[in-house]
Formats: sequence, structure tokens, C-alpha cells
Amino acid sequence: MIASDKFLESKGIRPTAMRLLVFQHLAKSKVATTLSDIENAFAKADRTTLFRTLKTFEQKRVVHQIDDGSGIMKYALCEEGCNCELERDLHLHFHCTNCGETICLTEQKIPHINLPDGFVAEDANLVLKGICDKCSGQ
Amino acid sequence: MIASDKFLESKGIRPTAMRLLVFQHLAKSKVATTLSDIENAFAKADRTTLFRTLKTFEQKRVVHQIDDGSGIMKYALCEEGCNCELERDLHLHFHCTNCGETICLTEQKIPHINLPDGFVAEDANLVLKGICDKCSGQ
DNA sequence: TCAATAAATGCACTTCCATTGCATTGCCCT
DNA sequence: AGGGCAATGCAATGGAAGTGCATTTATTGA
Ligand SMILES: [Mn+2]
Ligand SMILES: [Mn+2]
Ligand SMILES: [Zn+2]
Ligand SMILES: [Zn+2]
Repeated sequence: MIASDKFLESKGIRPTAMRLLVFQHLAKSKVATTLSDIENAFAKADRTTLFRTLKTFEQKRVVHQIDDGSGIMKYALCEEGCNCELERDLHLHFHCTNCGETICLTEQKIPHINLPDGFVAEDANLVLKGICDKCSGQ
Repeated sequence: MIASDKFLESKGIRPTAMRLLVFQHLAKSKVATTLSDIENAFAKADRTTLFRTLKTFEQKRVVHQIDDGSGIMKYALCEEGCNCELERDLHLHFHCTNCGETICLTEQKIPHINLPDGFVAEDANLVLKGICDKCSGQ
């Protein structure tokens, strides 16, 4: 367990107080997090700063953005061994229509798809919607 | 080739002039269509009416909405033999990052995914992003 | 150390699209 | 014709992403 500030530095991010708080908040969360989630968690923080913090994290491959179709972007930490620099870590996401939470299913990779001639895929987004384990009572 | 008005009626939709125009516009289009696309095609039409027309079509399973991650919703006619009423017709969509167009790959179904215990999937959205056949020059 | 420089932050504002409220119009049926 | 409901048009709202710019904070190097 490397210290947060060292980790951010290793990614080329200056570890400001705000960034450390946001990073640790993301690290604690088991589910994908919205900008508003973070805004509510740190009442003193300005939305724009948080927004730009997330964009910085995304650019430096510390988090990935998740579009689960809810209309609100969510963010989650990238996995430890994730080789985001080369190729996106194409796991799928599950969005619970009951509790509204979205989680990374990092074990479930997006299967390879054979596309018609002429189509070249560079990225993929697979979101399953339904009832999550907590909501299905199991 | 059934007449448009008869078709809409068969779906429980009153075939107004506006609705027929929108339907035929969608039928002609090879790619998924935005509200603004339609608005531009019929300068006289009001955006709200077109919006509600699409919602009606969606509810009656004449079109399906496509969230390709571009931030703008798109719509495409459902397939002829599509049994949308029972279960969503889970084909994938391809979004070209060059020309911005999104097309239904109705032949390419979303593969079945084994989920962890407790997760129950009811819907799925798979969007591949990259270069389309027209833009790859092939 | 201290001034110069660069990076991060905070506030206000904009933009874009989806969505709604409400008054009006048009259609259908008796 | 007239009552009633569905469809339409216009105006306004809402939610979220994103930008401009001034201010504060950190870093650098003379
Ligand atoms: Mn994820
Ligand atoms: Mn489609
Ligand atoms: Zn849930
Ligand atoms: Zn293209």
C-alpha cells in the first residue's frame, strides 16, 4: 500500500491537499462516483476544482470515466496493474436501476467482436443494467 | 412494404402528418438520427413536437434510443421482426469518432455475459468507437 | 531570501441538450 | 354542431459539462 502522495507523484500529478482528498475518497468507494458525490463529501470544495481534478486524474490514467447511460458521468480508480497507457482496460460496468449505483466489473472483460469489413474499433463501452447484488438481496 | 400510416396505426400511433414525415425520414436514414437532424430536415417543425414524436415512437417500440456516448441521444427504427415487446433487441452500435455517425449493427448481437452472483441483467448497451467503413476508405 | 514564474483554485458565467407547463389547435366521434 | 381528447407550438426550466478570468498557492532560480 503505497502512500497516496507518492502514488500521485508517480503518475505525474502534484499531490495537493484537494487532490489527495479526492483520491482517497475514490479509493474508499466501492462504486463509481459522480462529481456531485465528491462535492457533497467535501462541502468546502469548489465544483470546478473537483471537476478539473477528475479531468487531471483521467488524463494521467488514475481514474477512468464511466458513461453508464444515466446521463451523469461517473469516475472510478483504475486498477493497479492496469495498462491504460497502451490500451484501454476494457472491463464492463453494471448499472443498478434500483439503487442507481454503478460498479466496475473488472474481471468481466468486454468480449472481442468481429466487425464488418472497414470498421476499426478503438474503444468499447459495455454497460449492463439491472439489479445489483445488494438490491437483489443476495 | 406496408404503407407508413398503416404501419403506425398497427403500432397504436395516430398517423399525423408530422409523425409520418418523421417516420419516413427515419426509414430513409442509414444512420442513427438526432433530434437536431430531424429539426433541420423539417425547418417548419417545432423541436418539442419532434421530441415528443420520438418519445411516442420509442414507447410504442417503433424506434430505439441510442446512447453512443457522444452526449446526444440518437434514434433509429427498430428492425422489422424485432420482438421489442418481450425483450430488447440487443444489437451493438458503432460510433465513428471521425464523422460522428452512429450506426446499428443489427447483425452483431451483444454476447451473453456471465455475471457474479446476485447480479441480474435486464438490459445492455454496447457501443464500439472507432473508424467506420466510409471513413476508413474501404 | 525574495522576486519571477508557473500551477492550482474559486467564482461567475456560458453552452448544450433534455424536458416540462400551459395555452392553442386539430381530430374524431356522437 | 359540439364535446372531449390528442397533438402541437411556444416559452421556460433543469441538469450537467465546460470555459474565462482573477486570485491564491507553490516552485524555481538568481
Ligand atoms: Mn470501471
Ligand atoms: Mn440500433
Ligand atoms: Zn442496486
Ligand atoms: Zn465515419
